[in-house]
Amino acid sequence: MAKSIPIPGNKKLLLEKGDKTYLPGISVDCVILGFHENELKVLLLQVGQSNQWALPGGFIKKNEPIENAAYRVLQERTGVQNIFLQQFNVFGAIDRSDPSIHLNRYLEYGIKIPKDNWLLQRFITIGFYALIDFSEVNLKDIISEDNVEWMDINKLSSLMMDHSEIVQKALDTLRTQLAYLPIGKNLLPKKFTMPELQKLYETILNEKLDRRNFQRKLLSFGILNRLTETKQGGAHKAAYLYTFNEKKYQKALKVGLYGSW
Amino acid sequence: MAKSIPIPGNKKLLLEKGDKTYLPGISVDCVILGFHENELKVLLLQVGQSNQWALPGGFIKKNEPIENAAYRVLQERTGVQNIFLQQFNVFGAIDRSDPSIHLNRYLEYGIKIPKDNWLLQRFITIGFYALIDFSEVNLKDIISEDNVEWMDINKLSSLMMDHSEIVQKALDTLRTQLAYLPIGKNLLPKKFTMPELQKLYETILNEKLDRRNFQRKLLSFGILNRLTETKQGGAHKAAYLYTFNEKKYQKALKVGLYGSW
DNA sequence: CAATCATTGCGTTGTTATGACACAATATAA
DNA sequence: TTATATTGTGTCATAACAACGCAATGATTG
Repeated sequence: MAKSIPIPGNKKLLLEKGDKTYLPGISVDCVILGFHENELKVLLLQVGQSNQWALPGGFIKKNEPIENAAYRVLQERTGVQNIFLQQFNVFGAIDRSDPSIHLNRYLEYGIKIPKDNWLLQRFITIGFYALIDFSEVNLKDIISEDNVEWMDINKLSSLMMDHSEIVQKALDTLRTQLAYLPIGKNLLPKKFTMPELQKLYETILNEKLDRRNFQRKLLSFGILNRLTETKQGGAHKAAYLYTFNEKKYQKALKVGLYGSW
Repeated sequence: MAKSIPIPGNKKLLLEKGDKTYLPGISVDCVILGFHENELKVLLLQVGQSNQWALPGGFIKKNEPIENAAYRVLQERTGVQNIFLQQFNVFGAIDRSDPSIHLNRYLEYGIKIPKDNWLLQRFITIGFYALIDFSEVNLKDIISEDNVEWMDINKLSSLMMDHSEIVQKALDTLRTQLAYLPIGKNLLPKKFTMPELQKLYETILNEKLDRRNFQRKLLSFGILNRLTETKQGGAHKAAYLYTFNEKKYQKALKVGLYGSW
C-alpha cells in the first residue's frame, strides 16, 4: 500500500458534509462526446490511483435543478460553454453502486469511511450526454486531481461499475436521434467541409455512406450555408466550407428533420 | 373542514417509517395509456378528498430496481400483466414537489406531518409510460382508496404539480417512437382490424391518415398476420382480423422498423 | 513543369417508396 | 330490394433513394 496522500479540503467536506449539501442517493454521470481525427471520443477520468476509468459525474445540490448539476460537471471538466446536453436514461439497478470505490479512494488519504456514511449507500444515476467541439477543449487548462483523457468510443476497455453500459446507451440514443435531429453543430468547428460532416456521421453510425447521396440529403434539410471560402491546406482539391444556419438548425431541433410521419 | 377519517395502517407506516423502506427523494410516476372508443386514455387518480387529478406513482424500495417500482405501481392500479413499460424522462425542477399535497392529505386523517418528515422534502421523479390493453383492465376489481379513472389525453384539465408536463412528454416520446418502433400490440386486443389499428395511429398522431396507404405501409413492415376470420357485428362490410407476428414484432422492437439510416 | 493521383463538385439512371385517388365487394338498415 | 357506409384491392404520377459516372482541382512526383 502506498503511503497516505494529504486529503484535499473539498474531498473531506464531501465525505463529512456532503449529505447536507447534496440530494442523497442520486448522482449524474456525463457521457461527453467529441470528434477528432475521424474518431468519436469520450472524456474519461481515472479515479485516484486506481487504474479504472470512469465517466465524469457528480451530485445534485439540494437547491439545484438536475440539468444544472450535469452542466456543472461539464464546466468543471471541459471549461466549454454552449454545449448540447441532454438526459437520456436513469440507471437504477440495485447492485450498480460499488462502495469499495469510495472506500479505496479515501484509503489513499488514509481515511476509513464509516459504514453508515452517505457515500456508501445505494446510488441511482441520471445519464446525460453532451456533444462538444473537441478543438475548444484544452485539457491542460483544466485543473484536476484526476487523470483526464479523451478515448476512442470504439476502443474502451471496461469502465468502472456500469459506466460501459451508460456509454453504450448514450451511443444508441445518439444514433437514433441522428435520424430525426440535426447533429453536428456541437461536434464540429463553426466552419467545416462536407467530407468532415460525412466522416462524423459515418463514425457515429459506424457505417460507410455514399459521398454524393450524403451531400444531397444533408443539403435537402436546408440547415447548411455554403460559404465562398474553401478549406485550404489539405492535400488534393479544396472543399467548400459550410456553416449551420442557426435559425433553421434550432427549428429542426424542435420539430425534427422530417416533421411528419 | 370535514372531520377526520381514520388513517389506514399503510398510510401511517408510510409517513413514519417510509424513509426506512424507500429511497429518499425519488419517486416514479406512470403515464398509463389505453385505447378505447377512438380515444387515447390516461389512467388518473384523485388524491384523497382533493379535486386534483394525478398520475399514479410510488416510491422505490431500497432493495428494488427502479423498473420494478414502476411495475408495482402498474400492478396495483391495473392488475394487468405483460405490459410495455419504459422510462422516458426524469423530472427534477427544484420546485416541482409540493409539500402541501401531503400535508393536506394527512390532515384529512387529522394528522399534521412534522416539518422534517421525509415526505416533505424535495422529490425528483422518474417518468415511465406504459401501454396497456384497455379491455383487460377492470377498474372495479381494483381495490383503491382513491378515485381512479381513465381520461381522454386530449381533454385533461390541469393536473397536480408537474404531471401535465409529464403526460405531454410521454406523448411526445410515444409519437417519436411510433416512427421507428412497432406500437399497437400492447394497446389493442389480440385480434384487431386494420381500421382499428389505423384509428390508434391517428389518435396518437392526432392526424388523419389515408386508409389505403396506411394499410400498405403497415403490411410492408411484415409484423402482421392476417386471419381468415373477419370482424362481425359492425355495421357495413366485415373487416379482416389481424394479429401481430410475435417473433417479428419483438425483432422490430429491437432493431427498429427501418433499421438503417 | 507536365503527368499523376486522390479528392471534390456536380450530374444521371433505375428502382423503390409515397401521396392521391378510383372502383368493386359486402354487411347492415330502411 | 335498395341505399349507404365501410372495407379490400389496384393504379398512377411524383418524390425519395441507392448506385454510379465524369470533369475539375490541388498537391505530389519524376
